[in-house]
Amino acid sequence: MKLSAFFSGKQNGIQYQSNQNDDNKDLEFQTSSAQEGSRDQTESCEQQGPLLNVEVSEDSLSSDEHRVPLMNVEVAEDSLSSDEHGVPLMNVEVAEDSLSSDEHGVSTFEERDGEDFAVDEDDNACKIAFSESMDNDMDPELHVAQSPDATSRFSDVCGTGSVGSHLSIGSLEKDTAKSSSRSHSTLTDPNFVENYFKHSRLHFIGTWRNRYRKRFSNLPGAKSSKGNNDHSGKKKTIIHIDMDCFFVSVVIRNRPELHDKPVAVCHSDNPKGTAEISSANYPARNYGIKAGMFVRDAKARCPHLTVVPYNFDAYGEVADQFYGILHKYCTKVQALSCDEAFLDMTECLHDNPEEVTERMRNEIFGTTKCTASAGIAENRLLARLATRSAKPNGQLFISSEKVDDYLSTLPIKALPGIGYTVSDKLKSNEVEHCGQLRNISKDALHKDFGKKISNMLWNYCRGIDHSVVEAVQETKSVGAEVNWGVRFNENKDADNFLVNLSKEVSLRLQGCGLQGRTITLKVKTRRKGAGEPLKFMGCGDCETMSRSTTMTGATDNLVTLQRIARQLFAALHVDVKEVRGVGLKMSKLEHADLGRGAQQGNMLKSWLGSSSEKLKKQCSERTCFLGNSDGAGATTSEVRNLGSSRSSLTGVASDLSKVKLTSGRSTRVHAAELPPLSELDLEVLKNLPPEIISEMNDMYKGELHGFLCTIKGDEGKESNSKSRVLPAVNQNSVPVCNARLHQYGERTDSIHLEKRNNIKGASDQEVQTAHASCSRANELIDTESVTRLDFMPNSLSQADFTVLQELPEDVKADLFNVLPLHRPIDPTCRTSNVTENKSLKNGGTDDPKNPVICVLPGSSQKWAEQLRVSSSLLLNAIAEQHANSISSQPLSSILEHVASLLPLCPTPGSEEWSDTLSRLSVLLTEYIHLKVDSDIEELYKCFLLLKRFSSASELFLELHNSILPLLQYGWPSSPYHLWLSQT
DNA sequence: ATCCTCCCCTAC
DNA sequence: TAAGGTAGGGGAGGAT
Repeated sequence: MKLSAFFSGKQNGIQYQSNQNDDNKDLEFQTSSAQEGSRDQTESCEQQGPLLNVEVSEDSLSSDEHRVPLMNVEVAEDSLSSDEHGVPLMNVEVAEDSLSSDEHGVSTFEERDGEDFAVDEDDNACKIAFSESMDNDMDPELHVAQSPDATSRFSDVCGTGSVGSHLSIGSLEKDTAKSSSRSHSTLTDPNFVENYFKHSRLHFIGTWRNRYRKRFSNLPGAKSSKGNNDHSGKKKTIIHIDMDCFFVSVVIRNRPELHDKPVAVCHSDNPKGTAEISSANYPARNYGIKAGMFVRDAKARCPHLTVVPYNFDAYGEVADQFYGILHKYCTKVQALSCDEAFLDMTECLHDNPEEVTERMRNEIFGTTKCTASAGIAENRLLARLATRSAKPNGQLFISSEKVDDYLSTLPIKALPGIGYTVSDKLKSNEVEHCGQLRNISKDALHKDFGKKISNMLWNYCRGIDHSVVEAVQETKSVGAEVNWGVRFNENKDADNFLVNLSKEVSLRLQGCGLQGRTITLKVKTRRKGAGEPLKFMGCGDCETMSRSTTMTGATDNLVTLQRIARQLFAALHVDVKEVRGVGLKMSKLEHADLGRGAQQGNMLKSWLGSSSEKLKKQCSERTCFLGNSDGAGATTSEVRNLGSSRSSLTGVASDLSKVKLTSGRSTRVHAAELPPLSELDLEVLKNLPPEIISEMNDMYKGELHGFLCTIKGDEGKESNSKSRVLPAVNQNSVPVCNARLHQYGERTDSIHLEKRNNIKGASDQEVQTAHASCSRANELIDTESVTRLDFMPNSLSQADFTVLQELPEDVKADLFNVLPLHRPIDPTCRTSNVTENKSLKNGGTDDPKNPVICVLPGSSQKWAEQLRVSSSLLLNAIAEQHANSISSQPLSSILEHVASLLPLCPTPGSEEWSDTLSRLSVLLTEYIHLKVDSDIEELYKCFLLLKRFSSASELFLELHNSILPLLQYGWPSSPYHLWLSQT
């Protein structure tokens, strides 16, 4: 992701164009020398700095599409030096073969797709210029995360471990061929989804706008105009410009000998001919060949049709050149697709619009070697219609006076927005031309087509269009859909497919920085009675159905998407064997920085920002913050909602969660809306999780922290024994207990939620027992069929310390009791038994790094002796035990045996009591100092034992309470702090 | 009246 | 064999 940001940033640089070939050359050179060792590229490699190396190799990892460009450079070079046909250098052998076959004028297309484009010996007319498909100046940025798709490719390439294979061109090609041969359906290719999108023309078309959006959104004029209608009344000049048969023109742009021959673009030239023609040039169209036609039908009409494969890289490159030119002439450019745009010239026109258009078209042809047609008129509708009439390679200006004439004979179907359904419906009423449509009243149209469509019909047939040229439009939905090659035998096939589709959608969302609240699953099933589709692996005649769910909070989370996709699929109750297509779409989108905040520490802001008017009102009335008797309740409810907003289907009950979150979602909280610090409910404040406190602290410009410290100080005076501390203000704290919890996706939040509520309860000394807490967690976990043990961390090193810190002491103690405590946290901080022995024996006094307070100086033996001779029975017994035990035991081991000695504890208030207490206190203090830098876990063991004993002995309760503050914030390197920094 | 879901239609 | 996607918009009908 960072790399993609880097590349997309660089792309705007002027340098880029001139450097790219060099970069590619380097890449290619490196590849060749690494693999073949036959070409001396030392010089080139030396020139390449280390940074460039990394960049280049990462670049090549980033996308499968790079496999093709990798070879392009060499192709280009060869083309320059040898013949005009260029040779695809898949590997050395192929290159040689190609060279020889090229001499015979035989196509090289088949080299890539094998028999697909094999040339019939008797049909030389069908030769294909494979080199053309490869021949372009590679634009790395086009492939590197310019689109969400590229991002997805990136992650997948990394994930599937094909990272290193870019070194081998030969093996890459084999890979491609292999994957190509088995990627016909979801049943045979585990990576079907990814492979599919890589090859889909419609996917390319469909995602192009996104790519453009990212690339040109920063240009002047990119800001969208307000409102969709133009009320200014000023007469505009709109140009619609459209490249001619783009997919064909680009592929054959360096093949002038093909320009006057029928050519079509298609995936396969296989004799079976059920591949679909995507685009045909004008000579081909003269034979009646159209987009969407099967190759065999096209061949039937035109046996000498040349079929060329797609070259998506080239399309991207030419589209960039195209838009680069458009932006030179006009700042208001609305991209309709890779080859078609509207220009609002009203503001930037200084010359005759027709002359400007002519210049523009000439420049486009000069640069791209592809022709473009254009229409000029006073609105978008007429400009678009004009282009249609001007094609190919022409332009037409429709002046206001000519509009009526032009429209009267225009077929209805030609109007944009009128498809087969509407035009057929009109046709059945004997309305075929715009002139006839004008005779139909608005009311009659309204009855048949509804309000909006009838209005559009009524306006369009009169040449009226008030819509404006909008440079960048807001994305309203993000989705992925596959309706080809989808075949399932078992439920798990469908499940696997849903997982991959979810992955795709999640990555696309992330690529756009968006999150969605509504998830819609669309499923196509074979219509009853429909046989196998004519089209190979097509979906055929299908029924389509969809189910959607709307969550309270937006997400781009993969786990969530998968879970909901599965639920929606199950809700459709389809026979998986009948499924022919699946689509997953996210809508009700929000910008991720708003929603993601909830995950990354902006929960409060995110939640407040997503408030409805009602919630906002509540906040402004300060019920969120103020301490009336309902205040705490309201806060609990809001915290609950906070959790539920990300827990989607867990269905946490809450009044607020039912509030419709439709308007004003992006409203931010301003300082002016914040209540003064003095009005905050301390009880509520104290019980908020650290991440919320941290965020509030930001909102209060850091004043909250100080405020809390003051309060904490005051409370400390009131009661030293109060074990709970105020939440640490920690910007980076993440509210997750352990990594495993992540697996349960949004349930994690629910667990948090419960946890927070527990804290709240505990603060009132109405302590919920550890058992209660665990059983609550258990309830939630059980719903996912996970045992309690599964969700326990193995050691405290896996726990989020900020969470740990907030747990009530008894819950904490219980947690510690079930942890496998003897496991080291970290090899670097864990001391060996040897170290411990040494420390215990000499009391650590000889360690210069541990300037300990030695009330009881000397070796551990001396220390034990002091206990032995004390007047405390308990201490005597402890000393006795120590003497009997193996001398290498750490203090925690010694303390463990104290459990059986508890009856020896002195009576509170007695002299023996205070003596015992002070000696133990000093001992522990010293021990803490000794161990704090080397073995925190040992200290914790001791602390837990104290805690455990404190329930049975007042002595140990007192001891525990006096030691705890030392542990918590006694000095900067206290166990808490250290632990925090380590975890 | 307004919103939501589940479609369908359309352009590229 | 072949890669029938994507996204916006709107209507019907039901819920509120």
